[in-house]
Amino acid sequence: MSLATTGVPNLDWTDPECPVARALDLVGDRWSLLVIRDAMDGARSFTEFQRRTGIARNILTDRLRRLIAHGLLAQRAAPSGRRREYVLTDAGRDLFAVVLTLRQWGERHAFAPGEAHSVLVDRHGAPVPEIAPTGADGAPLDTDTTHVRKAR
Amino acid sequence: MSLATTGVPNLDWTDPECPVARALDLVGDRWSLLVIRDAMDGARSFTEFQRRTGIARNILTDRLRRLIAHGLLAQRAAPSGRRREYVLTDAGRDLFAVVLTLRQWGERHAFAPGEAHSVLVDRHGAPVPEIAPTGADGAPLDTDTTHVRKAR
DNA sequence: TCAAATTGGTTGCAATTTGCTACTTATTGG
DNA sequence: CCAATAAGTAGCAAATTGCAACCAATTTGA
Repeated sequence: MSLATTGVPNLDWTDPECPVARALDLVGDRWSLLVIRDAMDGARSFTEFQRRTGIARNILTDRLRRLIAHGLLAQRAAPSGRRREYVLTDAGRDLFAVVLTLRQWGERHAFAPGEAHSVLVDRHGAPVPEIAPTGADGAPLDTDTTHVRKAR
Repeated sequence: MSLATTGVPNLDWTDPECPVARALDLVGDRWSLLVIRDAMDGARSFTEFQRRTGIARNILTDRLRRLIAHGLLAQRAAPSGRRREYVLTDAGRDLFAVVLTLRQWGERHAFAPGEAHSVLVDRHGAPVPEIAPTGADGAPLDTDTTHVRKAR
């Protein structure tokens, strides 16, 4: 894998002109988004990621390197002490909306009614409101009211 | 794989109480979300999914069955003729926000500046605005201003 | 201080998943 | 009726993942 001069990875895209496909080429495997989730939730060390995700250690090694190579994670010196730690880059932090919509979809469709699950809350402890895609005019958008316009 | 009486699949969750992890257990593989993307964009037949995604045929067979088993796709008789077609269920259509945020992240971070890509537009041809997670008070939310509250 | 535990890996091998290339069995369409 | 298309299946090779053991540096605690 190599980086183009633009910072955008230069790999064999599954579907080069589709942003969804490109995003999935970067984080659409079994583990990457869980690593990102845990980084968002404060994980910083190899051991901590391993403990939280349960991922195999050699695969975690690979994923952390991939995420660094793709610019979603970075390694920097830990504030206290000499060891290095993994931190999200701006691009990594920007996956917040993706992880949030996945979470909200999971809450709606992957739990039995009344079944307990963790909740994302803001600084005041209030649950984060559900995201509802809307158009410029404020009307709710969905599959039926939108379509893809091909790149030119 | 079996379905619980609630309609929620009953599998070995990677992390049972995390909605993000559960969502990824359902659609977090290499291909499922691309199949969903194409279904949202009008694909209905096996051949059409195969052509658009480029996925191996045996894997596509498996993914379509998984998505049906998990309640994201359904098969129904095609309006014209005898053949059956694949259509999104409500749960499948509800992945709209997930696919949209993935798309928007991809547009921001997986393309070189100025590089061409497809765009999602509404009925009037206007590009869909970017999603920005906000709290109940309207303040923008991100990784730094939210945290996960464990299930009780 | 010095041994034990922890961190951050690596290595080798087995099991699982994926992809490729046929082959098959309905339907259509002309 | 014949050929093309749709929707898979089957078999096997290649790639990915997981497991368990091993290893070198820190860090910690008695």
